[in-house]
Amino acid sequence: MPHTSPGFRPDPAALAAAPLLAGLDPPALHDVAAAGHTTRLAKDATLFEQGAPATALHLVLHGRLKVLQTTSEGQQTVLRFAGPNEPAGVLALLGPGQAYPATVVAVVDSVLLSWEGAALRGVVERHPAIMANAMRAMSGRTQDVHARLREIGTERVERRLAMTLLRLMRQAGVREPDGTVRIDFPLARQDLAEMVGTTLPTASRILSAWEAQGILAEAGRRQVLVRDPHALVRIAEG
Amino acid sequence: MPHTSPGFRPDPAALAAAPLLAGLDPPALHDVAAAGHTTRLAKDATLFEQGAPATALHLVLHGRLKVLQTTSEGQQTVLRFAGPNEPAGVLALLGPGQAYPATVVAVVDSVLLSWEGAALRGVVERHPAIMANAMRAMSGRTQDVHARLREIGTERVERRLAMTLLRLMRQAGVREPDGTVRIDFPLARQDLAEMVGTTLPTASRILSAWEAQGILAEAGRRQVLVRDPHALVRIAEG
DNA sequence: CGATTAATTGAGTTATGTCAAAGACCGTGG
DNA sequence: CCACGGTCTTTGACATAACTCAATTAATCG
Repeated sequence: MPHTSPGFRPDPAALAAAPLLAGLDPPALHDVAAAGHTTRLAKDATLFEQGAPATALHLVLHGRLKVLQTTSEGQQTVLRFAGPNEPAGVLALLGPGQAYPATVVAVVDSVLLSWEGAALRGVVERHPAIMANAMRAMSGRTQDVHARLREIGTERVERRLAMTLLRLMRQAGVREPDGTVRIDFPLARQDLAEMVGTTLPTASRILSAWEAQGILAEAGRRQVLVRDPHALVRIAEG
Repeated sequence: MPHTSPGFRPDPAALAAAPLLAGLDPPALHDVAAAGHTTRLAKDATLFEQGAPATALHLVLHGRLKVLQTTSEGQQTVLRFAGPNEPAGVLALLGPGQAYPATVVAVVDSVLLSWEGAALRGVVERHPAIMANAMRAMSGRTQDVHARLREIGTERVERRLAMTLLRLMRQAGVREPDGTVRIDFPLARQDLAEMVGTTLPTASRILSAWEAQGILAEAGRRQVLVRDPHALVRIAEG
């Protein structure tokens, strides 16, 4: 249940950090910010559902979104997580008639900047760089997925899990006072298993072993704390 | 070793069938055709290598290209095949400084229409619809890869192989006089194995079993002949 | 503190990978 | 035209990573 707050105005200057809006000058950013509206999304709330018409483009300001696909039999795959300054729903840029290929839910309370309908079309028209930026984002994502496709087909679970953790650290790692690195959003074993293309028990076993070896630290549920990143690199590289 | 033949002029009208050039009127197609040059690529010749700077955009006129990724240890993954009216190297649209994320080789003698450098930039500038079309192509590809990622993580080899064959039939299937459907380019067991994320022996075993059951017909090497597509559908759907 | 959801762990099974050798096909050159 | 050599493909035997099913323990929230 997304909730729109017309009162909230994001800081246009902060938007400059978003790759989607790269190359826009301050007045342009101001225009873009004014054309959008803020969406507040509570933890576990769904932004849009796979198969629904792609009407809105979103930019994460705060929080974290989970992008996933579901099969007809209910099996899920986590495609990626999107954090601050990352877009969701770029497909909407291609105009109406497109269907969202994935479901997006918030894993923590999140705030987004959203554009839809005429406002969206106006923004892209006035600032065509956005289209190229979106394409760049998509291209990067495609490459990422290609890499994962290769991994999943050629590497075993342990290695893939190490690579996935390293990627998540780069994307959302924060240094704790004691030197460990925390992945700063709730990440269940099940999520990790789905990202890696394995089952929960297998993922859990490997992570337990790593805790025993001191590579990971005990954290609560849905939490991951990496104590020895270098060990993960060694595992990832075989 | 691509070979350019400035003498050859493709038929602008035929280009209308390419999704990359959708929405362009005849004069525009003429302009686009004139700006490009024809590239002839012999079987097994490489169009461009993974990691090389993305300088050219290509459109397949005749033939078939194989798009693949190679790991540092030499393991390969076949990402897709591109046939007539499909583009290769769309990344070049994003301007110089990009590196091709995959290697592209011809699996049969092929003819491409290619744009590079200033000509490429001019064409996109004069016909901005191409950029949106390229994005659409990329979006479709991303969805395809996402679907494969889900399959490879959740389905077993037999099912994945059936789905892959069905996809290839849709993409490059031709009806033979005897009613079977031939995938109309050389496709080694090894290629199939790489597309499916398995090993050659496993793929070979499954295909042999299908031949024994009459689902496939004996074809020469690097050839696939489907006798009973419906059986594949049944396997794919479990 | 009880109820609920997440995580761990065990035991048994099997799909799939690995290693290896033999067989079939095809283009090439004598 | 046939024989040769290099690919590609098939097939076997074996090892094992990973899945499945299932029960237990641990965390978190109301």
